[in-house]
Amino acid sequence: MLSKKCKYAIHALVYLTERYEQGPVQIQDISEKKHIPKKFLEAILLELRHANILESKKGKGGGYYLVKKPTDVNLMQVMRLIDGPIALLPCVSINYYERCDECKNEKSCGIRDSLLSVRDETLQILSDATLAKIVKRERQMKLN
Amino acid sequence: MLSKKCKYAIHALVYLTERYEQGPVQIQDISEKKHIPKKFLEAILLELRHANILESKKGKGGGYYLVKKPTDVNLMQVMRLIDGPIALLPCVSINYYERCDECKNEKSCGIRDSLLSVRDETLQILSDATLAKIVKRERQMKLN
DNA sequence: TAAAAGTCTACTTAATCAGTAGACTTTTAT
DNA sequence: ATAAAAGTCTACTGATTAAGTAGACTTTTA
Repeated sequence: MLSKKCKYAIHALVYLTERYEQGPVQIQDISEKKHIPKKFLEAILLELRHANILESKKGKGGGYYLVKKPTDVNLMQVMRLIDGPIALLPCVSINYYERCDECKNEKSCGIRDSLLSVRDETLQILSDATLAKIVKRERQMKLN
Repeated sequence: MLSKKCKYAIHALVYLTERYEQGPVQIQDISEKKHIPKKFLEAILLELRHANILESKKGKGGGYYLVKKPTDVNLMQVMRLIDGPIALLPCVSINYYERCDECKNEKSCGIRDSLLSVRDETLQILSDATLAKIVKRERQMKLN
C-alpha cells in the first residue's frame, strides 16, 4: 500500500495540474479542498519542490504551482520520491536493489521471475499515468 | 514491499514443495537451509497451517508438510494471507476496500483508474504463480 | 519415560507513519 | 515602515507495525 503521504502528494499534484499556469495556489486552499492536514501538506509540498516538480512563491499572494509540464510528471516518479521502491522485494528493485539471502542463485529463483513481471507491468502503467492524462481522464468522466 | 515474514513464508513453501509427499520436514531444517530465524519461522508455519495450506505432525519424527496441491497454492494467496491487501490504495482493494476522502466521485477519479490496472495486472501474475510452477521453473533453470 | 518435535501466549525493540508545534523568513499592500 | 500573509525549517510526539525472542506447554515415538 502507498502511504497516506504519497496519496496526499498525488491528490495535491492533480489539484495543481487543474490550475496549471494560473498562478500560485495556497497551501490552505489545497488542504481544504482535498481534506489534507495543512501542516502535513506543507511538508509534502516542500518535498515536491525540492524535487523540482513544484515551485513556490513566498509572501502575500504566494503559494505553490507546477513547474514541470503535466505531461512530464507521472505516478512512478511521485511514488518513488515519496515512498521509495516500487518492486515487491529488494532483489527485484531497480533503485533499492539488495541481494536476497534465501536463494543461492538469483538466476534460478522461481519467485524472482514472477515478481520481476509484476514490477515491469507496474512500472509500465505508473509511468504512463502522467498528471496530464489523469486530469484529462477526470474531465472526460465528469461529462457523463 | 513485502514484509520479510511474507518472503520467508514463500521460501519455506517452495522448500516444502520440493519435498511434497515425502513426509514431514522439521522447522529446524527449513530454518537452516533458508536462513530464516527459527522462532520466527515457527510463527509463520503455524499461520500457514491455520490457513490449511500446511499440516503438521507433532512429536519425534514430526514436522511440516504441504497438504494443498502445489498447483493449488499461489503467490496471491500467500501474500494476502501474510501481508494483507495487494492493491496500492484502499479504494482499489478487493478485500480491504475503503472509500477515499480526497475524491468526491470515485468513478471520475483519474488516479483510481491507473491503480486499478496495476492491481488487476498484479493479481493476474501472482495468481498464475503457483508453487508448482515456481519449483518447475527452478528445476529447469538449474539445468543451464 | 525421556527426548524430540510442534503450540501458544506474551514480551521486546526498533523503525516507520502520520502528523503537530513553533519560531523564522520573505513578500506585498497600506 | 510595517503589519499581515504566505512559505520554510527543525524538532518533536504518539500510535502502529515489523521483526523477532522467551519460555512454558503438549504431543508423539523409540
